[in-house]
Amino acid sequence: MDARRRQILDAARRCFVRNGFHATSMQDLLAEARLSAGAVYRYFSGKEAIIGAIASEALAEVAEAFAERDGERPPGLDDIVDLVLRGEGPSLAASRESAGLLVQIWAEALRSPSLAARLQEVVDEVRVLISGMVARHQEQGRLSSDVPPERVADALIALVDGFVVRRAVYGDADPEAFRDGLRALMGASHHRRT
Amino acid sequence: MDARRRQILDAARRCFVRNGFHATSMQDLLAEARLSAGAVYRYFSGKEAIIGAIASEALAEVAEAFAERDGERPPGLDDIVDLVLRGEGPSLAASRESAGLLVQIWAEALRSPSLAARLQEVVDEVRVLISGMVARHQEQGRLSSDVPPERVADALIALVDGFVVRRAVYGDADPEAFRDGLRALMGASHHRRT
DNA sequence: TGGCGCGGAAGGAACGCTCGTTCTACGTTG
DNA sequence: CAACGTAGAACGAGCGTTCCTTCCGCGCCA
Repeated sequence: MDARRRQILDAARRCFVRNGFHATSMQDLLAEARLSAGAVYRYFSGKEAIIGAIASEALAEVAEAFAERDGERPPGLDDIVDLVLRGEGPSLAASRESAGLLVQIWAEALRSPSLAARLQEVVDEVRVLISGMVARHQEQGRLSSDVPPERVADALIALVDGFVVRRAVYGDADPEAFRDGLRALMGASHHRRT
Repeated sequence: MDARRRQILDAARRCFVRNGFHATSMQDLLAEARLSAGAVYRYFSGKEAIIGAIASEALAEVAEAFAERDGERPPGLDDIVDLVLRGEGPSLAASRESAGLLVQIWAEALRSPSLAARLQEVVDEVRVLISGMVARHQEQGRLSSDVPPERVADALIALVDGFVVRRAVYGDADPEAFRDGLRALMGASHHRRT
């Protein structure tokens, strides 16, 4: 039953968001899923597998959020950030929960090579997409061309990651205000859009 | 004996950097410190206390790294980032270890109100300092003044945080390359300094 | 001065508990 | 009735912590 798997993963996600990967016990998870140990272990080989599945799903969401914006030509580079952040629905780092999950995944990746690899994969993918956007801006002369687009992409990714941190850790973060600051930073003369 | 306390904290830091807060057991820590349980529990009330002490130290380093740059007038706003990142010695996020520790602190702050409070404190402090730098730039007309300096500061902090994530998680990150990307992003016409 | 005894610091075995996991018996369904 | 998926008790391991013991250095008194 695929629904059972989903039920377990949903419960796991709630637990992990609430308490972190290592601080949630299997029994917390079982209680949240309203399932017994036997039931859960039929679908997952263990805790590690569940963590892996949750992380994989979250990273897939991230990759998807970026991918579905590919090809769009944002009016300004500063819009790239909320282009992604604004993804409709509960996607990516739109919610504080997802942002928190992402932070936990980063921390977990520090000690799990397999997770680190998966993370690297997603980042590389995103980097290519963003670099493409940057390159297109450079062709249009909106951006100096004497810097490889990848470097600019890295700065943009750092911006997004930094925003994720803010969302997750320092409480809510207003994308609108953030973009204002960003826009000023970029020395753009255009003012905030109404 | 203060040296004992240091010995324990140093060992704990090494362990936490290697395995994360929750994945290092007390016995790992005891072995690393070459001390017995009785000895350690004389200086700390428990694991939580040790985590708290380590986190506090790390955050103090961050605050200090920003504070000691206060009053400086960086040539460009893009320099603010590596102004901090470059702190001489093994400070702040200069090392990958410190960056990793910071990521773990973020993750931990998601479930520890006291740590979150301490974090908030440090961030607020930093925000004030950066806002001051930004305001000075605005006064000089190097930056449009129609955005509150705090918002620009938030963007800069996100940048730094994003760089920390990159350092810690995605492997090494070259501050030089990062600043190039940033400079291009900011639409500045000045090219990389030799 | 020499021996004794005291106090604080460290050692490490042991504790109770909770962890992740396994296993067997039961209920349900086709 | 056979087959499957679930429940939940049970298990060993390992956790964080406690506590009793040992060790060591210094001062006190005969």
